[in-house]
Amino acid sequence: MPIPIQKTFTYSVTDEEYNFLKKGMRVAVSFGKTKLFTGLVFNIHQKAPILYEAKDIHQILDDKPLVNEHQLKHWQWIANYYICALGDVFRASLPSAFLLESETIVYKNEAFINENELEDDEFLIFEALQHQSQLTIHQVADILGKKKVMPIVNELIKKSAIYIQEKIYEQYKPKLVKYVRLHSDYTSDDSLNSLLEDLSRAKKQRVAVLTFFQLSTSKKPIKAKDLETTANVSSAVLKSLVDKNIFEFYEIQTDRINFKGDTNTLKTLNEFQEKAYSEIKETFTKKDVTLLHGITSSGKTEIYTKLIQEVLDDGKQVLFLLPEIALTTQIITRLQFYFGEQISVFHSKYSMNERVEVWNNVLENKTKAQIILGARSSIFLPFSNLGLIVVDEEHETSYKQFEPSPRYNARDAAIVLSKMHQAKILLGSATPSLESYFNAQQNKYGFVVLNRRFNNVQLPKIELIDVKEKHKKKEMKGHFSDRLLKLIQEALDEKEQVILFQNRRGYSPIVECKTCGVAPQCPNCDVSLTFHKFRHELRCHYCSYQRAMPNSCSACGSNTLDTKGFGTEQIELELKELFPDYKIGRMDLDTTRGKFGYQKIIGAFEAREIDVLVGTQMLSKGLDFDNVTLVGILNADTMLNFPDFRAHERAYQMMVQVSGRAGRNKKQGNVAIQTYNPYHQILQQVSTTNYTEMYKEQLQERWQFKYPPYYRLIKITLKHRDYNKVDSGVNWLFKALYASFGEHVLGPTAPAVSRIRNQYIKNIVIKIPPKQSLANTKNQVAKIKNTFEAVKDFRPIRFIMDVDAY
DNA sequence: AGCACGCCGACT
DNA sequence: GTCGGCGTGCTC
Ligand SMILES: [Zn+2]
Ligand SMILES: [Zn+2]
Repeated sequence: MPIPIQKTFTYSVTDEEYNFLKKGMRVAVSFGKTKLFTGLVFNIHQKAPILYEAKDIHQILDDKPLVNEHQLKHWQWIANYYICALGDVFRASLPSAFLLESETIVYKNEAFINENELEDDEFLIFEALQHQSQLTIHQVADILGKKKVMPIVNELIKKSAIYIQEKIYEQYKPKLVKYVRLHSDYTSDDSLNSLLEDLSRAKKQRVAVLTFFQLSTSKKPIKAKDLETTANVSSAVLKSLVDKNIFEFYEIQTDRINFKGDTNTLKTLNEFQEKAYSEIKETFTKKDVTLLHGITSSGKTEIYTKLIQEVLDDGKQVLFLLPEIALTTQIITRLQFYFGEQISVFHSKYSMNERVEVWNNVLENKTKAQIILGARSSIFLPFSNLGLIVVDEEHETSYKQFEPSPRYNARDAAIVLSKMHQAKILLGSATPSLESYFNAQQNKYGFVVLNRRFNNVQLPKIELIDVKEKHKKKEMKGHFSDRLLKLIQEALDEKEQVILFQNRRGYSPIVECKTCGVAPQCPNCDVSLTFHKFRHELRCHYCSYQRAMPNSCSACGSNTLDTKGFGTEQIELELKELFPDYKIGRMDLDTTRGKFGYQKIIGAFEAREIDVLVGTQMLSKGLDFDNVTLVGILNADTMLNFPDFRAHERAYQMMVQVSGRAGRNKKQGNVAIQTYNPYHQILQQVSTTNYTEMYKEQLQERWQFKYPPYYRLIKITLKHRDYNKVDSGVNWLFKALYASFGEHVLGPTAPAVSRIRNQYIKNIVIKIPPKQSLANTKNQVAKIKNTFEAVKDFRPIRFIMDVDAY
């Protein structure tokens, strides 16, 4: 069942159903008192339960399995590894349209006449049913303006005034395209001639018929829409031709997303790519997982495409994973250029219907689903025959899902998936995660390096600018040092483009009182509200709270409320003053609103309509701009001082990735990093792009402070509306865990946002030493969890476990 | 998770 | 007195 319960549920089936059903088919079953749910057949057996009587199933929903055995195995691994219910994985895997749920519908009993038997509320419902043939329970609640309506509904049923039924609605709507063909009466030539004569007076209709014949020469089915536009007639004209039995309409089910265009042969690899390629092939003979460490702009994608082509030629499917934000039109187009319609994209932005179609195409192993280019959740698609998985930007933290359960890491789950298919998996990155690099060094993974940029473009020159010094010498203008301004001017003089990065942290647009410094807070969460300029209101990021922008400060009453814009907005303003003759663009949550907002800015920048683009990290993912020669990082320090054991690793990755945007063409690019701390080891390592040094140093620290990749982490989060409850709960839990794991338990701590949606939050982290068994540790934690939940006071506290919580 | 059931405080 | 809030237990 698609619910967070550990057990499976047993239903009884008839002989006929028994013979028909297969694992992985969906069945509608009654679950609980009334509800119909979508369950998935997990096992078919003949051991009738003794302690209870199994219910019959309601209906079989599929005629062949929707989920295959590889997936069922994979789900079990995820549920077991990430400590969640199989139902959680089930729910996360399937597009929601596949998970039908019933709704209770109320109907009037036509034979009922004793209206005067009814109480006021009962009569209200009965009367509503005179006007509307059916009501949902929700509608009933609305009519009565009450929350508890079931007693009243039940009373009405007892009096035989109404009856109820559980209805399931199909959510997936196939897209049907209307086509036109000639009615069967008119297939002979004679009839056709007389037809045109008949239409001599109906001019438009005649045109429509003639156009139809013209279009028919291509022997392809003719869409009604196409006929209308080509013949320049309205749909009414076609309709009347159908009414006259001259044409007839028919419908064909079509996919919502289809590729149209040509494909091209693969580019030949340069000698360095070729070398890396053959090394990967070589490692694949010994290892199933290989890490490709290829510097930015080294042409990793071409290597991937060559590997993909080979797997396709072998008749196998390919999964190409990318972080959500890197799944841009640019990369999609680039792959479609080679593989055309063999690629399907899978995205969280896809509609439910689109996802269903991709799912079905993968399930049926259709031509158009040979390569799946997808984000995190595409690991759940029903692959039957995977030959290769590519995980690009392997280091990206967005591969980890945090909320809701299952809290899986798609890269790691993909490695397991590849094992199940006996497929190969390639992890690629210019800045590998420490854990993957470590695995490669330990010889667990194959390892291939590509350290030459494509077209032999040099790595950019990276310069650290000491902002403290600049301030002292009064060489700062707002956020800019004179040196950075000079570099910008030089680039602009050469008609080149510039990207400037501003870290997002601490720069969301909030409102603050100038008199007392108080910022309006969310009433449900422990955060300041953010200001949304376009609607002039205040909103909370964590819950859906919103309110109009107040006129005066709620704390001191003065009307000195000041709106602080995005950090990027401030930078943009400064730039407009400093470079009035150039076009300045800005990319942040504010300007990328709307469906095409993002694409519009990127498009304008690509078309060189924008000279300087200011943005957050979102700019650095999955985009190539060939005219950018300067990249500036305005404040490197915020990243370095972040309290997280991975802060330094991430800062390195982010800065190197961002630097990679500079000088993708012939000319060597420049990167300028402004910092208060130019001697920070990470900045030094960034400035020389010295990954190995960063790796060694960070690894040393991880060992010293007992962090991954040496130690594993399990994070436990407790949530409850009552602060004291969480607090005493978390202290109890800490003591219990400490008794088992001693100093390897950290906490308890409150997260940066310690209350969300009126739920107080506390964390505890358990570190698992290299030699300690993960399975045993999980069992011990599970035991402690059981004891915890046996305490009456703690039972209502939400207990969340997150394995590899980083 | 969702839902029914039952207990308890707070309003007409 | 009713209504809604919330803890409790259960789902084949
Ligand atoms: Zn909030
Ligand atoms: Zn104030």
